Amino acid sequence: MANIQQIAQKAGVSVATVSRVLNNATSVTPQTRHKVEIAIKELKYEPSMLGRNLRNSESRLLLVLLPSISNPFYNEIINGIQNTAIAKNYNILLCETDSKPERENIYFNMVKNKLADGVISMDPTVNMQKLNELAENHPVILCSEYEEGGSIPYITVDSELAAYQAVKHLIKLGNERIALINSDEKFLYARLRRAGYERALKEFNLPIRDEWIYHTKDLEFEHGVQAMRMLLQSEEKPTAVFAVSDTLAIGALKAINGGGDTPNPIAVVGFDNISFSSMTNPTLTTISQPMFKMGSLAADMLMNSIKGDRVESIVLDHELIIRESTMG
Amino acid sequence: MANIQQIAQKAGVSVATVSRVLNNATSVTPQTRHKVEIAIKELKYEPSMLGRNLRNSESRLLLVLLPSISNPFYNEIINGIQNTAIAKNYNILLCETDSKPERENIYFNMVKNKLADGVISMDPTVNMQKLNELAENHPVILCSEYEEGGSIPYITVDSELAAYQAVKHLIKLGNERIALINSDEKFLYARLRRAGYERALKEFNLPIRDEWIYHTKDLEFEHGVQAMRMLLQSEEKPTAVFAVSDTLAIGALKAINGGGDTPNPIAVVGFDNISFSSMTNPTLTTISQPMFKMGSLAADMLMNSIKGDRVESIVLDHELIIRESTMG
DNA sequence: AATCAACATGTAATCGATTACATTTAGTGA
DNA sequence: TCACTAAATGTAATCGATTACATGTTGATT
Repeated sequence: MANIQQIAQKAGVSVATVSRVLNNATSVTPQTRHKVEIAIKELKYEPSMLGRNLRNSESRLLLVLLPSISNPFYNEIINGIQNTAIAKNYNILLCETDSKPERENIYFNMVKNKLADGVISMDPTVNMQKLNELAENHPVILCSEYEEGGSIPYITVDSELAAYQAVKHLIKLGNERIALINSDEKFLYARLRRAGYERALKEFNLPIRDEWIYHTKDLEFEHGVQAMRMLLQSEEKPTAVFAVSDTLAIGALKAINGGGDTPNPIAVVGFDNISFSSMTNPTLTTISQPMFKMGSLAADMLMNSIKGDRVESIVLDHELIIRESTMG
Repeated sequence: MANIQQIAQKAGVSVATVSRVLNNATSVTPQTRHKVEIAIKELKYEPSMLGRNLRNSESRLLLVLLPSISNPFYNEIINGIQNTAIAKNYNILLCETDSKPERENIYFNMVKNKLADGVISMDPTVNMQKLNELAENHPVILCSEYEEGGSIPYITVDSELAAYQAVKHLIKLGNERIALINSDEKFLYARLRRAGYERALKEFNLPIRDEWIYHTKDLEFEHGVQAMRMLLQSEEKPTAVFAVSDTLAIGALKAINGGGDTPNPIAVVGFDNISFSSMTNPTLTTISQPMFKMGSLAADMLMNSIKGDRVESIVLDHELIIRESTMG
């Protein structure tokens, strides 16, 4: 692979001139430019990002940290990030941590080592202490999951309010025994959604029973199935369920359908409005987050932060999407 | 951020010695090593990958190209790749091309520019000419989708045979009017799966009718729904459907259920065995590919190729998973 | 023709590491 | 104590770009 020296030699100019042509910066004669361009074509030259980045201390690469791409929730967010980043000549790299700290470290190092200019973390399992350390010297944005009272800018929705509205919807439909399928409450969103759930129940003087609150290990379908099976075995069966993720809700639907006999069907509300949620039978009532917009704004925030601007956190609006799973 | 010079100065040694400590290479006195390590800790030094990579011409980063992470099919493959890569001290970067050539270019350049050591492409929409060009000078492996008679090593399953078996399964169940929901036949896998479909039909003297072959734009659920709606409008309705992807098959199931009246249910077979396929109602009969293994082997092939070894293409075994969607 | 501005181009330092080769130091035996 | 060897450390070139500064060239003005 040719380097800038060889181009300079071939074109009979200095490396500085070649660099000028590449960055179409200051004055270069059309003739000289032409000579250089010819040389570049003939030698199929491609400038080395390593040399360039080393000198410039920038890579125009953004890291996007996520625990696992298997949750479709991230799809649209990523699209939003990518669209906005590309428009400003940045590129993104998706980094799946699989919730493993070692992997996290590797990606953090990429930033410290100038291989990437900043990070958008969507990983609720991220080691917050390390991320905060990183954020002291490098641009970091939190997307969706965030740290209450922390110093890293974030973009998210109001999980407590959304959960409250979801549960209120179930109450308005006449349900009095409402279960919660939650994930691990070490995650902020899980605590907030539980708080919203409890607020709605309290407001209507409905019982909050531990028996009706199930915590799953992660957000895979199977855990939704398991959770629902457990709930169906409680002494007083719940008549409705709020799950903190569509994936869990879909698992719950499966368990309900699979039960065979459905004397009085159980209403289900999910969270995220993943594309699959309109493919289930029944289709799933859920909370929709403006995912594309969230990603897009997160990218803007990060690029502004890289520029050196101060950025403010943002809370976006959500929406309750009513579908068949709460229509009896 | 400190650099190697500052460490050397602080520790009272030369940069060479610091480098030796970092790479725990040739002889360094325990005392000297200690001094350097102290300095590294005090200044919170992290070596720059840029400097290192520029000099070494390696990044220990692997690129994984995929059209979109929204197809869950890729999940397990990526896990396989990642597991194997990490074991050998390589890291992976997921690159979503969204089937857009501009993005592809960016990622190809990362390889040309030594920002990554090689590529695993799972993108059927990739520009093969460009990829072949890249492969002349850089390690490239194709995973799942490949080029017949091409020179780039690949790992895949026998799509033609799998499709043949899927359709044969439908025939054995007594179906005589079998539709195909295919994606664009510019993709090799689409052509192969169609060939398998036709081989099975011919073998049993069943009609191949254009009316029963639908081509979708992409693999989103919605297109499966659309396809099935069209098929249900044909003069002679098919009694069974083979879809070349689970996502399409799930869409088809949705269209069938959504039709309300199901006089004689339509059997459906998908392809890929994504995790959703056991969550649908009915659960989906499908072809299972050994995805984790495929990813793992692909990573091995790529790392061997980087080492300079010749690598051979691999065809893995698949399996027909029979579930409710073909059980009447 | 001399002067000078404006523009084009070249020279060489620089980014942060690695490493071949040179040099110093320590240790051994006579 | 001296010579010699092996181990430890240092010096400086190198990877491939960018860019401040120096130099050269051109043409206009007087």
